[in-house]
Amino acid sequence: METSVYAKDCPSRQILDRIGDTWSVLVVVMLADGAHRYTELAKRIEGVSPKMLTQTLRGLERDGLISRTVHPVVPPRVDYALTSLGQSLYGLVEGLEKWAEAHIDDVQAARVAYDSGV
Amino acid sequence: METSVYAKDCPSRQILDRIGDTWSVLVVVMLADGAHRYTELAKRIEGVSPKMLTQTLRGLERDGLISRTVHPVVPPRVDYALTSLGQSLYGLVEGLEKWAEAHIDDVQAARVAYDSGV
DNA sequence: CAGAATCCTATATGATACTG
DNA sequence: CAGTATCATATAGGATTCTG
Repeated sequence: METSVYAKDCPSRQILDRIGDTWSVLVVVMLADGAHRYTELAKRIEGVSPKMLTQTLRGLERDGLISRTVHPVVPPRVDYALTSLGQSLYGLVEGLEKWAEAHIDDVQAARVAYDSGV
Repeated sequence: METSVYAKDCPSRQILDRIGDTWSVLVVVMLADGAHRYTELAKRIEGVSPKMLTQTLRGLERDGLISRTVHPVVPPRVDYALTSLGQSLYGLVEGLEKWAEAHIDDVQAARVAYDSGV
């Protein structure tokens, strides 16, 4: 075990796992511009099932990345928003997007070359 | 589809998927300090099966992130190394590690609070 | 040594229907 | 509206064996 990243429970791995989770990142991006309700998220994040959305929101909430505010009204209204920690994570996601946009052409070209060569 | 990140095939998603992949990141980290042979990787990356290691290496190679050099000797010798694109990606991984180390305490505290509150 | 082939299981995810 | 419960499945991943 030379560097910490090899342990399953190291900090990097835990963050990596969350970043690698499709729905988590999408939710964070969605909430970057302000709070949203459950149904708004469900509608705007295409293809997500209620089950996965709830599971994702719970995970993000547990990690302190988003807040969940229940308004005691009928019908129910629940707002989700990024915490300051979540906003900090969003900064990381933005970095990822920048890298992706800057290098996706290289990756795509490499794939074409690889696929034609094999 | 408001932002590109919602598409399955957008640049960010593709990079995210690779970053989120356990073994890919570990291989990149392993190769950050220089080239390594297949068996070295297999030994030092704990718990990886030949199947997953090969699959991971092929994926990284296809994306132009690592190079694969076969030495025509007996017994076979194959070296893997980061390409310049791969080194660039490693920069991103380092950024992730820094964020993780800086904020893991907050995340952990949030988890404890959440678990005790529920 | 480097990896391919095979078999098998666990987990993640999806679809759907229901409820306070 | 904001979920929960249930069922079904796909597929990622692991263990193992074999070979150029």
